[in-house]
Amino acid sequence: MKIKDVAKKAGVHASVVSRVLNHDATLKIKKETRERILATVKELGYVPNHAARNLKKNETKMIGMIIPDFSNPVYSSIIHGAETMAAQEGYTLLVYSKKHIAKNNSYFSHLVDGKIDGLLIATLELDGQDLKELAELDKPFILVNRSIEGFNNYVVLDDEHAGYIAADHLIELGHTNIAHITGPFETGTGLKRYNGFKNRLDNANITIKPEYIRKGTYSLLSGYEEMNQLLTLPEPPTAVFTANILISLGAMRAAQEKGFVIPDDISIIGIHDVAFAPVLNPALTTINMPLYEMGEAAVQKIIENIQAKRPNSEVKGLMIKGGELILRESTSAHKPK
Amino acid sequence: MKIKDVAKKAGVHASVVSRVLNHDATLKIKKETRERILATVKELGYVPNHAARNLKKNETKMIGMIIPDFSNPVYSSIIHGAETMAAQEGYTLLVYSKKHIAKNNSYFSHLVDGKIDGLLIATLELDGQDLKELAELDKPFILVNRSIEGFNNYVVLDDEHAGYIAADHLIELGHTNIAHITGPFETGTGLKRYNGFKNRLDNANITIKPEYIRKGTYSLLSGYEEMNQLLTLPEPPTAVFTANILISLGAMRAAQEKGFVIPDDISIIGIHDVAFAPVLNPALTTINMPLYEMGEAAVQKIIENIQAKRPNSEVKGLMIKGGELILRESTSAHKPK
DNA sequence: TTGTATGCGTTATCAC
DNA sequence: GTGATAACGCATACAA
Repeated sequence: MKIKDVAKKAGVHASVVSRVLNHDATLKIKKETRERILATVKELGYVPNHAARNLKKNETKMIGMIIPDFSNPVYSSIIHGAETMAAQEGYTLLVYSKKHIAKNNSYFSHLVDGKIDGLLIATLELDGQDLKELAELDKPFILVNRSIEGFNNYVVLDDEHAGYIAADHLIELGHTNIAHITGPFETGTGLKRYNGFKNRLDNANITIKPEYIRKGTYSLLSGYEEMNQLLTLPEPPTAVFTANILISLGAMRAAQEKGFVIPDDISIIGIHDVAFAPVLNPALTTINMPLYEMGEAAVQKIIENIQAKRPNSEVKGLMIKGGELILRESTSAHKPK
Repeated sequence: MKIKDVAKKAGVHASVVSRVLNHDATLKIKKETRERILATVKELGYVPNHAARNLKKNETKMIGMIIPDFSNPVYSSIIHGAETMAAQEGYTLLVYSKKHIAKNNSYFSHLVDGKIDGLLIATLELDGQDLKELAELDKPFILVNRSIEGFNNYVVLDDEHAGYIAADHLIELGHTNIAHITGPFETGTGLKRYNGFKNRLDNANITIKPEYIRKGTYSLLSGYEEMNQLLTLPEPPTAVFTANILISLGAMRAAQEKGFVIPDDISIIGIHDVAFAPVLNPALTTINMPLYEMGEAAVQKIIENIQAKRPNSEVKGLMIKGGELILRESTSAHKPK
């Protein structure tokens, strides 16, 4: 089934069919011809061949997206938003995890060989060298949930605000011995959440004990280990802000293994309101972040850049506002002994 | 950067470059010519244009995969296995969720327009009509973790075995009042897990109370609701087999809200050993299933079918053996009152 | 062993 | 308004 078959059946030349399919009503085609062609297309179930169209137009209507790991629930929201927006705009999202890519010769082969029109980078692990290589390709890319010195083509969330309101919640509950298991500071999100946290504590004139700030790695294990460290301190904190959902899970587990009751002995507040947060025991108090919206925005932005042929260096950074407290059971008022 | 540029620089004709890149050493090319060409390719960083190659060869080296939802942790393992195997075989995996597809005209447009060479279907929600439409396309597809009357092109797990050993574990612990929140029976997995469960109970001469069998839908909510039903029975069960991880989470939450202590008051065993199972409170006893291996096998199988041009009707079904008890804290010996 | 010619299916440009 | 034609970049059959 190709365009010639449609043309023959509709009694016109293939190029006419192509025009009807590629241009809107402003193009001068006799109304009845257009209708006959469209009817024939529908009848035969004709769909333009993707490869041929790509070759001719030098665009694929595909957008790539690199994530670290499909099993991280945070990324499912971003992917979902991105996928939905892509579909809405007539694009297809091609998601691959870091692990996959590493097997190929180049991280960016899809971009080089014309498989995709642009790339969303939502992984933390590309180093400066990789990004430099990427920038030299002169193809649109957007950093998602990540910002790096020297690049303004990013979409991020208001992580500083998130850290701020997490700390605010704990302070309002009367806590003063407040700890924070952070994300890695190189990631931007980790540093900004910490800064927001620190700002709120400073505003309340609460001195942050250095031993209460534990640098984590956004992993289950790191949450577990750092929480263990905190709970073996001479004076353990009464509240902990955990910088992402995996840290939260690891931290909860560590506390419970040590016999600490959440929230009676220790309050925990996390970031990212994933689907299972409400069914944890206890249900986790979190800051809900607009991950879905960030996915949508990233796709919207890259499509815009693709279509406007805007060089990456001229793209402006975008911060999606939002983040709100979802109060559940893992935090409660401080009870002085 | 195209093949002609390489050819010119290497002092040969483009067709020679093409041959060097597309055929192995059996093809007669002067050794030094081949080496010079390969060196030039490397030097210039030449990568063949994907669209042009597709158009010519009528294959894309891409495999599509439909999943219901990126947020379901079960699918991350399958995807990961599939993606890894695909990369290893020189293919790219294009994953899209059901939601995305529904926005397009056709469920299978990617298959029709030649974007992908074959399709893995790991979603439950395609009805008979969809599958019939798909079958008529005469393109390779494989049902993953799902079997349907009339189709033998599937890869599944040994779900009956999983149900059997889950029940076995509970029986060995001395339970007799054993309930089961099932998956939907239309899915194959749900029915087979139930059958395995039932077989083991039959073997032990345990009569299954009809009210102990609750039909669920593989969702958090359904686990929650059905568990609530079970716990309000005049004689609640002392052990429950929950048919997937989402049901497990919902069920645990329902039990805890009602003041039941897991496992002292009620034991819970689930299926699928996802990353956070060990950090739940209590840590969930599960049956670990070879999801990753199923993803690998599905890709391997579809590539084989693509390359052998084997019609779907001649493909044989495949069951991946495996499934083992991961003993944690959510199950314990029955304590008679 | 290498070069030449052709066509994959589509769309853009030009002619009518 | 519509038809003819060339070109996108590559791989292959055939010629040399």
